[in-house]
Amino acid sequence: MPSDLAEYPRPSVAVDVAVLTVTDRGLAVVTVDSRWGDALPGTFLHPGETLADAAGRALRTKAGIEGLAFHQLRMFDAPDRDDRGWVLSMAHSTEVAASALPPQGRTVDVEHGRPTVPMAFDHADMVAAAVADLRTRYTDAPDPSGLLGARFTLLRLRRLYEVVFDRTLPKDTFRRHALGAIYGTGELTAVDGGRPAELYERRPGASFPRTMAALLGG
Amino acid sequence: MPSDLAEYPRPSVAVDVAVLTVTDRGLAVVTVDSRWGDALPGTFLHPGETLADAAGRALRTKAGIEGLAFHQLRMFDAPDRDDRGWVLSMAHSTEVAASALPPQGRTVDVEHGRPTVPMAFDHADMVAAAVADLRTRYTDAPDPSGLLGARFTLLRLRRLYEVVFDRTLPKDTFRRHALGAIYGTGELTAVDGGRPAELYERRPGASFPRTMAALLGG
DNA sequence: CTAATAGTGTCTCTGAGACACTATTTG
DNA sequence: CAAATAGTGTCTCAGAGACACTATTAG
Repeated sequence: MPSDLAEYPRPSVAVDVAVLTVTDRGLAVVTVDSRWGDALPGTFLHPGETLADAAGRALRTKAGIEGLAFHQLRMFDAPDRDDRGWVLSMAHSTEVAASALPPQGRTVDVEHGRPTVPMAFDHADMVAAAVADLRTRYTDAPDPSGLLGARFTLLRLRRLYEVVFDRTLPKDTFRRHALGAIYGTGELTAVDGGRPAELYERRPGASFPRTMAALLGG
Repeated sequence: MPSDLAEYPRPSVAVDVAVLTVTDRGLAVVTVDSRWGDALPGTFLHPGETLADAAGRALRTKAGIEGLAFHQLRMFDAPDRDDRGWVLSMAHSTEVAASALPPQGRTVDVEHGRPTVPMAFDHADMVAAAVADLRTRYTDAPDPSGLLGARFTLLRLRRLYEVVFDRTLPKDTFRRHALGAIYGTGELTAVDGGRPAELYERRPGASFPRTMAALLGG
């Protein structure tokens, strides 16, 4: 615990937010254009502001995204990470359905946990941390961030998990594991070449059985 | 991503470290005396220093602890958390065997995930975060931080897990789950009123089977 | 009818957890 | 011997995963 408010030079403190989404090509991350190339939306911390406030402001003003919940990943603090000076940056992440993003926004594909193009500063490492964090949270509960929106078929849920965990999953076993944490609405999808599928919703507060981790992980 | 090195007033950035240990009474956390009562060892970030460097320096100078590995928990950033001004603090945590601590050091007991006495600033919340993090990491591998030292009996390992997860564990099932991640040395303990127990060591890089999570969690 | 996709009945076999037994020490 | 603790053989039963079947649509 610091014993005196020291008079040392202080670092600038910034925030950056990795917003992951799923396109027809797989995982992707929202980026903005910058002098350093593709970058995560970010900003400097304003006086009296919390990191969460700053991150929300960055999403709103840089990426046109409003009302998303996100969380801290970790602080990126290499002294030379920003050539403009001493800048610490707290990386945040979240996920959102592609349909909820502003239509003209730019995204960069993510493969094997990393962005497919070079990114500004250490933002590629932030994306990698966001994907690792995504996997951890998606192991515990069905699409907790709502990448699929409120209602989805079991096929869409399974395809999402196959993209996130980069492996194929058996349809019947996956289904039986998932059914404890979601419930059928009785409503059916419009068909496309086969029996219509039921639409499911997340059971509030529900989580997967512990055994789902084994299915997903190995 | 910040587009200009802004000329806003900057916060002070501090680090605090929760060092958890196990005493005969259970979980405890290393504290130092301060103007605000019991506090975690902490310090302000020096120019050009990384957070990890600062945290190591705090442990060394405030608590007399050297050479410990630790990791970030999260940034505590409430604007009014420190009455001296705008101070962000990155909480870190680690665990260490009580025998490896300086003998005259002070510790505070932890019960149900919280310190049993009031602490400075939001340090009690940091301790709670450290305990939650401890549980997550101890679910994956046998005593990864070496709270028990290099060699231990299965009884000591099980007692540790009973303290950390606050529940009793069946000796035979726990044993069979653990044996994949540790190996017997052939050496035996000195006895105290019964058959001597074998001493075990961690298998490097080993982790518990996924099913250990079910045993520990519920 | 066939093709395509959704959903389920059922079998097998692993292995978790429980119980009770054996093993090795002290006194 | 009894008491105490360490370690294990074994039984049962849940349930994971696999397979193949049925169900419901389009054409």
